Amino acid sequence: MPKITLPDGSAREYENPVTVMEVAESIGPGLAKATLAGRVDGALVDSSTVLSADADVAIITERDSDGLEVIRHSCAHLMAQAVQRLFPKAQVTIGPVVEDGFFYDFAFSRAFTPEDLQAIEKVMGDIVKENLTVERSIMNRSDAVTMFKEMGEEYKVQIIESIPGDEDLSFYRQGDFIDLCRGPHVPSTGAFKAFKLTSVAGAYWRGDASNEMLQRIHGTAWGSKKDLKLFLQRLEEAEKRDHRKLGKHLDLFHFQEEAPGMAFWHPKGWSIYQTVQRYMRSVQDEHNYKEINTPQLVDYSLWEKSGHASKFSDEMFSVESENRMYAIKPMNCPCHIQVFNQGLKSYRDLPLRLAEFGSCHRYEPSGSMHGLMRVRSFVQDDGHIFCTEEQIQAEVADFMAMLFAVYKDFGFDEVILRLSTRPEKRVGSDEVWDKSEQSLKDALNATGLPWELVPGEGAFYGPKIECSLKDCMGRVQQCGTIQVDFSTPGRLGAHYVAEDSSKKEPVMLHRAVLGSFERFLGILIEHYAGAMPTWLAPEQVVILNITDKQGDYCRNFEESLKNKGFRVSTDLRNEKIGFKIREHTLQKIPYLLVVGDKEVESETVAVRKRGGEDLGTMTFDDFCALLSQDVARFGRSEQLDNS
RNA sequence: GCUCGCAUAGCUCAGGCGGUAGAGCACUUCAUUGGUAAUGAAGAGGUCCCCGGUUCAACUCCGGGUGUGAGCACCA
Repeated sequence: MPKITLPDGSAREYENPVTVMEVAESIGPGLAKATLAGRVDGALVDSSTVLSADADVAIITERDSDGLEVIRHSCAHLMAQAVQRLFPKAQVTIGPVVEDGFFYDFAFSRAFTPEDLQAIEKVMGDIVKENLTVERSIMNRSDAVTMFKEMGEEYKVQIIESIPGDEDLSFYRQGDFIDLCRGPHVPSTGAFKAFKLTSVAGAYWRGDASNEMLQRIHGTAWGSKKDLKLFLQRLEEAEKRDHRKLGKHLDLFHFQEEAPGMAFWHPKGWSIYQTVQRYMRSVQDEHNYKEINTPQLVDYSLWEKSGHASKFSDEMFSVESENRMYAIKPMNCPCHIQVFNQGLKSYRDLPLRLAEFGSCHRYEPSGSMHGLMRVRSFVQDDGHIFCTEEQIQAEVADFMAMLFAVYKDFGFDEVILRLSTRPEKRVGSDEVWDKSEQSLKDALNATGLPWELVPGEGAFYGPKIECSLKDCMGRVQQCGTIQVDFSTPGRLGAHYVAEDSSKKEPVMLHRAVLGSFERFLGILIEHYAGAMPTWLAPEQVVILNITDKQGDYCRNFEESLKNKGFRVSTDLRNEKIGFKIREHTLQKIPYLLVVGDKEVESETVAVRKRGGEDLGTMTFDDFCALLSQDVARFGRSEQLDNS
């Protein structure tokens, strides 16, 4: 006589053990039809699960995020079944759920083509129509291994052999297809309403580059056709915002074959870059950083001492000159320690905050480069804080406060914090790592914000906090970081005289707010879809004349705005006003000023905002006030309009 | 670095079972002096990514390279 308690608190009693599906049926046929799975006492289960004791039960449908996961996971099975119907020799491997969809990796003699994807999608549709029941079963390991061996599924055998423990395994069968899986799954293949295969590409077996490459097919699945459509529109929107496309269209930068992974910045792109840099300089000044500059080429021995050469020599550019080997600096920290080492430092000098817009070069693997997001030549907003152990937490706190304020000014309100701890390959004793990790945990807790622990992802010299922001498409972008380093200063001979006149090694905090200017600009371009807020816009105002008669007036107006420090230009071409408006709108200029005889007469300009909003006519002073106000609010979202 | 795809005018892209190419926009010139997202006409513009091979003939087919895209791997 199980008593089933539903999420709304109501309870139902049943004479005999019931399945989750039967509970749904007893509530209503509509719900039963929509049932994908159930949640019993907190655990996600199949709708066929039998309930013989009292339980808290929730019926999972496509409206639950769990329901969507079930759909996607089951859709991966659906796809695998379709692939094996079309290509019986393809072996299945793994097929997990990922953000917005799923994938499944297959071992096959050739790569799948886009035509194959279409065919697979069609067969998937057939299987949905067949509405095959999805059945769970349990099998012991040796039977499972025997079965997969008979089926020629060598990868599944490997997977089973690598699962620890010796308990029985669960399997899901739909028609002639069976897969090892924890589940839960949809009740039948008729449950799918909206799915699409999106791409195919290679992927290493078990994510290991020394293994063979499998064929990974990505797909997406949703609870309704409408959701699928919205998702596809989101993909389209992201494509429109692609910084590589906008960089060309807005004439911001380019790449060319002779310098792979190194941007050529054009006047407009460089203007944005410089505005961001000036801004960061002023913020760092406020936080008492001292800006420095260090050499591009440094003798290889320094990188050997710092420990970078042994780990990254393959990714460093090097230059031989006068029988000496130099590395083009891949990072700035060893150079900053050289600056610290000049002159005897006292504990009174700490914390010493050194900052550099440091140009770095790294030989990134060819396949990893991606527009401005991953380049071989970049400039970090780098900084190193030399301090005592006791000062770490306050320094980290100050850094976090600075970072939050900066991100807000750029229009990013949500920051995601993660703590990466000791990796396998590392320098320094466990005691030092314990200390470093604890100080970062303390600093994170002090922010009052949630944070996530990522074991094993720290740098080889110390743990790090990674700060990611969420852009307007909801994409998470890792930018800022602060890393504790108890090792490198000692390796490079840094020390200071402590209060008791003993010689001590300083702790070094590596930190960056933006990460690299290149990447951050890429993120900004995509976040704003190229329509930069006025303070960042390379051209803030363009003045347009109606006829040649207003040319001088426009030029004078331009000159006066330039004298106030604004970035202004005129477009006095012999073109119709509509044509000029269109062109500059496509170039995403924040303000267009139209000048005809009326405006000359009244000594005003007609102000049109980027979004098409007509602000009417204004005098020079009024327009200056408006523009100053707009520039002063940066990109802060609470005041950002949608123009 | 790996798998697969792509590389044609400044840009976005067509095209040809092997006989050296085209559109729109942009550009130049001329006409037009117009009020808030495209005025009209004419003109100019290409080593069809690079190096080999096959062929009477290669932008096209084959091989290699470079760059690039998606994904994987890597990321101090």
